[in-house]
Amino acid sequence: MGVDESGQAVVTASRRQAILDAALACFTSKGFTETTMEDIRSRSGASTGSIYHHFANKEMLARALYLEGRTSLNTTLSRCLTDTSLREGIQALIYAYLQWFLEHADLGQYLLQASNSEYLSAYVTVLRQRTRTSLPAEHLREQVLHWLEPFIANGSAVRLPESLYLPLILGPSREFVRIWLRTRPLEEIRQAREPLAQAAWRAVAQSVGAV
Amino acid sequence: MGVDESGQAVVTASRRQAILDAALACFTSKGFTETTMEDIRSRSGASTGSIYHHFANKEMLARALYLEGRTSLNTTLSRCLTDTSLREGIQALIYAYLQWFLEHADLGQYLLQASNSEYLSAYVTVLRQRTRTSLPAEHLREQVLHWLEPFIANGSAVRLPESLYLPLILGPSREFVRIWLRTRPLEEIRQAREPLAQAAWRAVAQSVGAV
Amino acid sequence: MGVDESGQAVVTASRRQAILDAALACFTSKGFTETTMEDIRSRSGASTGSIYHHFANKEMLARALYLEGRTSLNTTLSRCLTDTSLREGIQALIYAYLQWFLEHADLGQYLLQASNSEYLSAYVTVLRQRTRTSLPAEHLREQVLHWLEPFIANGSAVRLPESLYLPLILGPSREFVRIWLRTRPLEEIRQAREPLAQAAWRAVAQSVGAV
Amino acid sequence: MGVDESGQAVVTASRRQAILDAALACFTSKGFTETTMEDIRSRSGASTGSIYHHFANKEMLARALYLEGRTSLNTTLSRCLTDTSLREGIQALIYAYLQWFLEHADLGQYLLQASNSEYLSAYVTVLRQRTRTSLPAEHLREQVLHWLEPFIANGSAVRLPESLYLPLILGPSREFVRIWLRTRPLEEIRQAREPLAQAAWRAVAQSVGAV
DNA sequence: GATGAATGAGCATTCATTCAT
DNA sequence: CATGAATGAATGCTCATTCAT
Repeated sequence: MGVDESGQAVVTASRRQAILDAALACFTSKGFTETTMEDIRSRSGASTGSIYHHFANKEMLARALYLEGRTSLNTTLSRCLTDTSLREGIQALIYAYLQWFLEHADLGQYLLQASNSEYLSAYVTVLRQRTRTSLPAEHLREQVLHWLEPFIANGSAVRLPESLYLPLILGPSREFVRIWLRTRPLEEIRQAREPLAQAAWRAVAQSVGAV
Repeated sequence: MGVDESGQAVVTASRRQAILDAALACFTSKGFTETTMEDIRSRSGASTGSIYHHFANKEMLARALYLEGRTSLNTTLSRCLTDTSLREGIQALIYAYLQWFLEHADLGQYLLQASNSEYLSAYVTVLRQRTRTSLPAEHLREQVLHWLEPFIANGSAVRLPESLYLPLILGPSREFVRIWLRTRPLEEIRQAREPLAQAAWRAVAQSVGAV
Repeated sequence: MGVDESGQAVVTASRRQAILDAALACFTSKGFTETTMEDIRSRSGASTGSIYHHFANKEMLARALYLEGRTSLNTTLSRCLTDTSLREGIQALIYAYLQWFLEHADLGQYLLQASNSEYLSAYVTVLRQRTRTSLPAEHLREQVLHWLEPFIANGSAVRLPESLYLPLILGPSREFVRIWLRTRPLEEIRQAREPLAQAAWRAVAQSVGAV
Repeated sequence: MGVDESGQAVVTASRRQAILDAALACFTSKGFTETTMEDIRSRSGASTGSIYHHFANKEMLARALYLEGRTSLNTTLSRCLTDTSLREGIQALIYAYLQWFLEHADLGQYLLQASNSEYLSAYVTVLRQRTRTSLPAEHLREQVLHWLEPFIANGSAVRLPESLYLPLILGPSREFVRIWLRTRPLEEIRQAREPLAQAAWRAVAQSVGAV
């Protein structure tokens, strides 16, 4: 069982990935605490001992998935914060955000759940201090603020308390995604792009004239 | 223990309420699954049997709290959707939203957690079908859409897919509140009111002129 | 509730009886241990406190029913052991036995269950020593043996180890009743009378001639 | 603990068997409901988790024992229903019945208790439908009736309602065993064989001559 | 790497019983 | 006599984790 002609290493690799996949499916559908190792075991086809061979414990499984997700999403978003206009940058950000959730729906759903949970926060805090560069996931806020600075300085973006920028820009998209993930109707996310991008831009853009 | 000079009614009422209060505190700080009945028991001062005398089981406790919270928040918000201008209505909505979370921080935090959880969704679905009027909590979406209709019709609000209005209007505030609840700095919420209200209005208002 | 024009005494009597009836129904359908006081409470319509006002505890309820049943059945059977022939006496005994179960099916089912259970044995032992006359229920064996003595002496009944008479005479009927009680088809018990009576007689009668 | 010189298989087998043995001892002495998993745990030497590793829950333990007992007893009895005379066949049956209880007193006592209980009836019904051949335990009635047929046809056995044969033949033995199991005096069961066998034969034999 | 039996602390829940009103 | 809130010990069962093979 699990033996492949290309050798044992492949088997091992797929076994580890099968466990991660099973864990993601379980965490997404039932939540971290409600998922039992037995759930993961039966879904992945691995044995109890095998799971613990690859991951120290249940929380480490959750962390591996969380890290994978945050890094993926954040890397995607970071690439948008380039040297363009405010409007184009924000539009790119929103489009990328929605697109990422479209392509990583399960992982995305897990992230939204996990970000509210306590069970990862200690870990995240530790990671923050340990390695500023190796965890880009946690610095979206700083990156966005840094990218916005010139626009605020030159008056094309409004100056607000720092804690407001991310909610104003990504809040509606996040809220939309949260609802969308429940049923995931394909068309809807395409229709939402433009309005969400425009609203995000308006939310931080310096209004000019008669608005 | 639990005896009051005003007599039995108070004792009874306070016992049940003490359990609810303890449950809220526990759920908020540890989450539903992580909270044990023993946590609630010791915090409330009630006996195990007494808790089960008042609530069928742990989930019913969570439901009672959820219902209380949703009803309270929604009733508050519903009152804002009156016969005013679009701008004033949305501003009132955002102000009321933030104010409610300021005044019901624990309950609010619980609601935000619970709305992501699976463990209440079946219940909420049941309630939706059973009683459309007695559970205003679930109809905020419809109420807002209904209130917006005339403004969309007369061109002062933009026409968008229905699933976008609530994320656009309340998404930033919700996101802001989610972060704010972690530390709850008093001043911050006051500074956020105006920008959040303005962004909400801009997100749905028909842009006029040069914006 | 429970108030009657003829006064409180009647209410009291019926309340007590309602509890007994409910307990019998519950014990019969679920067994003693599986029956909860809550089962009895809801079925009887009494309050928790009221049940404990009439009966010291759950076991006392079971005892009251057991005593009632054993006394009733045994009194009925005792009346058959009169000054007749062996054959007529045994026939009367079997007929009475079957008739009693026909008329007291629930109580009978409870008795058959209870006689196997440990939870009444200590009580029964105590009663045996305390009051030989007031508990005729427990002396069927002795009564039958005493009634048989003359027949054994005069050779019309076989001499056997004492422990065999009751199984031989009532065993088949008891076994039949045990099965019959599950479905209680009315006709069947009538067809069974004569064969069971005859078998009981043959089992203890001195065989004469070529059998 | 549980380690044996012959290695793992024995350990595994004995662990499961130790649990079954402990459960039998507990069920026999205290009854199913009164027996706690802790009783079984401490008596078997297994851990809580180990018991649940081998048996899904308490009821499954009871079922396993019940099935084991019924199958053993019934297999034993089935072998007696061979091609002999009515008298010899019935005598063999009774002797085998008593002998089986002599050799499996605890299991036998458990069976007599369990056959009255509700908690196994649903299971037995299911088994009846699922597998007619693999559960000989449940077909004693049919097997005996089938074996009797020729004797009824040729007039050496009486024709009676089908529900009467088993009570008439085995009822006295069952009743005797029920009482005997309480104290289990060795001699008594030997003295009872012949009278019980004779009574069983008489109960169904066509009386000839002057009886 | 893989397997699965074994572990045992911990948990939600039950239920007979008490008692103040 | 009646009521029902309150009590808390006891119980069946779960589940993350360990470890011998």
